[in-house]
Amino acid sequence: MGEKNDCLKLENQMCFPLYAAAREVVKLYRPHLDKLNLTYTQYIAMMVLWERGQCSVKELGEKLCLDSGTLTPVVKSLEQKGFVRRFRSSEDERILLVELTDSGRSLSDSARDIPERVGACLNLTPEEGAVLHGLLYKILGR
Amino acid sequence: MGEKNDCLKLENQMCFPLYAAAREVVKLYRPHLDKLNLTYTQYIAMMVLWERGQCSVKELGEKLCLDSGTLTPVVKSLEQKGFVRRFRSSEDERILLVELTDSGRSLSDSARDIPERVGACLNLTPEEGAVLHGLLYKILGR
DNA sequence: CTTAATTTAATTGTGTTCAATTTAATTATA
DNA sequence: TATAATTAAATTGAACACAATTAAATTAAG
Repeated sequence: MGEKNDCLKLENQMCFPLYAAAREVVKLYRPHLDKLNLTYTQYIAMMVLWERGQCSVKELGEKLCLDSGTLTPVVKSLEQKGFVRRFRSSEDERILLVELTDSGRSLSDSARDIPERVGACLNLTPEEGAVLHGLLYKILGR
Repeated sequence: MGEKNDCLKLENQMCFPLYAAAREVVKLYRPHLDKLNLTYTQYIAMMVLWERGQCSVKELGEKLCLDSGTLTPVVKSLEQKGFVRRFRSSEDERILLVELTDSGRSLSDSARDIPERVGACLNLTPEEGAVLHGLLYKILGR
């Protein structure tokens, strides 16, 4: 039979379901984020800021596993929308600090119920969710 | 305490580790795929073709959870590289069929060891891999 | 102190990803 | 049969994602 190529079948790979499921879950967020005038990437950047209030682009990149090529336009767009301020650190002018505005901070009120709403569409039990969460963080080495 | 916002912490979300891990795993493929002159998206399209030999853009999209906006340039690029031929079905001119060339078919020889090499970098036991695989397919509803 | 190395963002170019629209072909309906 | 509805790809425009390069600021080394 052709089982010499079974290793190349889509359903036997890890990459395919991982990548497809990730895009699927991001799509579940979209209608909720539209109401906040945020894209998904802007949303996860805001989550870091809701937790910290302020951080540098470098720290944002470390938290989100994204580089400045991605983050520079994301942060500029958040500034355009009035959710953050951008300014250079006075101690080290290389560092760009990103800080929540009042508008950006209060946006978390409208975001608070999104994870639960999305989670309910996921068809995973809480136990399955916890297992998946753990395995993903193991892949991320965190 | 601030636990009213715990639900908005990055590490308590499903979306973040899922999306980040997916990109991380795609990055693991890149050096191997560079040798085949394939991007990741081109690679998963080729996997469908290695299995079927020929299929329509629509079928490719259903298998990969991608639409024609993504696949049209991917398939054109594969044609440029000489790995596939594109032609309209004679029975239904709406349908674009994509077919492996000899060059595209023989590329699978060089691809066969990639999944194992990438898997070895993943730091998951076979059991963990199987569990993850099952949970991801559950999210995908397949 | 001066030069070299490093660090931080920004920029550039390629390749997705997706929503929305368009075009052409086919099928269903009046 | 004409017309309407549907289907399959392609196109368009916006937003990532990332490698590679650049520019400016800081730090380290001679």
